[in-house]
Amino acid sequence: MKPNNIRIKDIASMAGVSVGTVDRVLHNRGKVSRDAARRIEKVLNKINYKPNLIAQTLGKNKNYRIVALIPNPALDPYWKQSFDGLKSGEEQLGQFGIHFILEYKYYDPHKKESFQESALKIFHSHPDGVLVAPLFYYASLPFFKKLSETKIPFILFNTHLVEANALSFIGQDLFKSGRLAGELMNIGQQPNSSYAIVHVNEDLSNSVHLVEKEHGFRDYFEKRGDAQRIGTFILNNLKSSAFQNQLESILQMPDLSGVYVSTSKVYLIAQYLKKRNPGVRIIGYDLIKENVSGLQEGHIDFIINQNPMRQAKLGIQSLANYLIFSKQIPSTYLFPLEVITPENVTSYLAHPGNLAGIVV
Amino acid sequence: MKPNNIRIKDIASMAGVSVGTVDRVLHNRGKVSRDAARRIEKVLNKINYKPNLIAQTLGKNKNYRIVALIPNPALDPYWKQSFDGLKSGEEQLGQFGIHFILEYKYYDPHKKESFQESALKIFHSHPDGVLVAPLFYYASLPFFKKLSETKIPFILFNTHLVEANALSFIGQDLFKSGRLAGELMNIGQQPNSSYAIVHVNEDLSNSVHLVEKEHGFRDYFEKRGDAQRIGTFILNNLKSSAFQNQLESILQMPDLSGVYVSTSKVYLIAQYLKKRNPGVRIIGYDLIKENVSGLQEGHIDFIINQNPMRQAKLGIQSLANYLIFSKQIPSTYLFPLEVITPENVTSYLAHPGNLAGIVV
DNA sequence: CGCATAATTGTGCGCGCACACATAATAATA
DNA sequence: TATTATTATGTGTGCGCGCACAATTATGCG
Repeated sequence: MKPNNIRIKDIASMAGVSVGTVDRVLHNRGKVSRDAARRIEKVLNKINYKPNLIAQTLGKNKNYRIVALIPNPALDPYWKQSFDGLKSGEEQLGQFGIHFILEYKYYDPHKKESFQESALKIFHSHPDGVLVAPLFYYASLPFFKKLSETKIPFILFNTHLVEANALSFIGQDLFKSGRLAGELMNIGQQPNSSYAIVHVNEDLSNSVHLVEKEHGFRDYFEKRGDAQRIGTFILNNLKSSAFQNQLESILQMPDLSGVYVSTSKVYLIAQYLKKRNPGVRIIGYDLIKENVSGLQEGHIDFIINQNPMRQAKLGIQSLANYLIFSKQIPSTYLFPLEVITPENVTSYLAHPGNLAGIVV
Repeated sequence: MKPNNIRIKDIASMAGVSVGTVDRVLHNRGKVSRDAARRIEKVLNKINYKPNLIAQTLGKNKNYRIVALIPNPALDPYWKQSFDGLKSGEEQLGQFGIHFILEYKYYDPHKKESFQESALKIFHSHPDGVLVAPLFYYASLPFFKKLSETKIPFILFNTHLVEANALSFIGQDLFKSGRLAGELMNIGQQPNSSYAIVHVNEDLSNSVHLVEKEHGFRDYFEKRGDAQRIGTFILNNLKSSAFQNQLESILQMPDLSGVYVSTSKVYLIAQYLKKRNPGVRIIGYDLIKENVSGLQEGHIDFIINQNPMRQAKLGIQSLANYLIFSKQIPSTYLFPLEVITPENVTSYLAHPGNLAGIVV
């Protein structure tokens, strides 16, 4: 009838001790005789006790200070979504009476110095936990080393730095993401097609994550043994007159049948390319407003959604699970590679990433 | 610093009354003087009080008896996933100390009498809430009418019966699902292609949901003005020798370039069709084990995932929100139309539909 | 054996809320 | 005005847990 309303009190009476003693065993705070410990263990093995999470939090009125470090959301709608996810998670925890005080720190995604500067400040403020979306590789490792040494728990999202040794990584497998793009690009195409990989406004040497996508994309075609030609382009100076020339040089590729843009910046070039050559299939990332329009107006064929909002929200939830409920959390949490097309895009908009546990 | 730790106690002191009076106003139980009520309202308008959900549940040790009515999970892996979702939701609530006692009732998806019989039993047992995946239309309306009259709250998932007037519907827009299938079918195909819609082992007159998918699929091509030919096939008697003949008759369609199967039963015919004609694109539904293999082995090109597990879980969560937290819940909750391909299928398996709020 | 000290065990309080119940203030009636 | 009704308001308790502290029992040592 009632599956798990076995309380500490019940365990205590079963073992013939008081609740205090059971409590001491559960949290192994010591100060328990071998005899009592043994009796309690025996009961525990039999009944699979699960503490009432609700009651567990009630008493704690400790304030946890968490700092989130992400690229400035004002500079990029993608990071705005991450920010919204953090906000939403914070709010949800508040509803549960969990005093998670989130502080936000931003950095310029093109300046590693700005990352390092913010990181240092965060470290010196001794937070209870840290949430980071790291874009730089070597520039950020010292920060994570410091956090590890000070035993400040931190979770990474969006970009995986294996060496960082984080509590958890939340994001996608970017190599597979590239392969998926390859597959979507290949559907129903002629065997002699050629494709362009485009990185918009990025310094590749700093952006491991984009390189991984590119490898995945190329891997897909290599493994199939087809002999498609694939070219890589790096676009910069978006405002300059040279920008259009760069686009034209892409279109110059013989038998060009598709363009794969490695970030959410796909909207910047989709319309132009599609107008100049309607047969070119365009694939990019993320459901930011501009790309939604791109899909609906036919400039973009596929979007692979990274769901930054839910990534961020899960990040803060995980931190709460770890700090407050002392739950074990998975070392990596890989999100599904969501394929968005003109026909299913609205179904993703109606359903924001913020579903949730009990509340919503 | 601390955003919402305004407690009832605080409101009371602000309004110069006792907590009891505030409580009476919050739950409008009456027995409050106009004067006190006015003062309290004034405070409430100013401070945006949000009750601590944790504390709210703690005291309640009422047991809610919920009955779920779904097709027999032993007969179909799809419904097994729904069942698992219910289980998972039940467990999660248990963790929070919420005494949701879930009872399961099953019916044979091909016999409306079995649905009606179970439904009647449920009604007479006077549960506190009901969760239903209704496959039949007219056969089930009387049940929902009765529930409405007795004010027993019920939530539908999987199939939408608008007239049922449920508390909430959780599922997908099936017409759009059909359109999405059309789009996936159409990518990179020749203009003179023809397609087959296949309903496996279903009585169409009883299955509104499949008809909707078919309409959506046809609508996609009609709206584009292309002149593809589309044929509808209904397959029965899976075990008979006639079955193969039925498949052959599909393959006879001139210029056949794709087969759209309206349910998870796609795995039953994918391999045969693909072997006989590798150029035929196969699209079906749901990530059951057989279809995952189908994708990975190349017999199936696309799966549209309905995520029955998460639908079911959200169903029971919603019921809890409504009954326990007296939250308003949306009248329809439409799930995204997830596109699964051979390349992204593993990313969906690694990430079971059971993410969650705080815990898990 | 008596007393100090350590080791173990038990008890009490508070977290924020809902609800039952006790008390106080007001109105109605004799 | 005294005495009930009636209405309004305040107080107390428990939900399950964690933690501080009190009480008890065992051990050491002169």
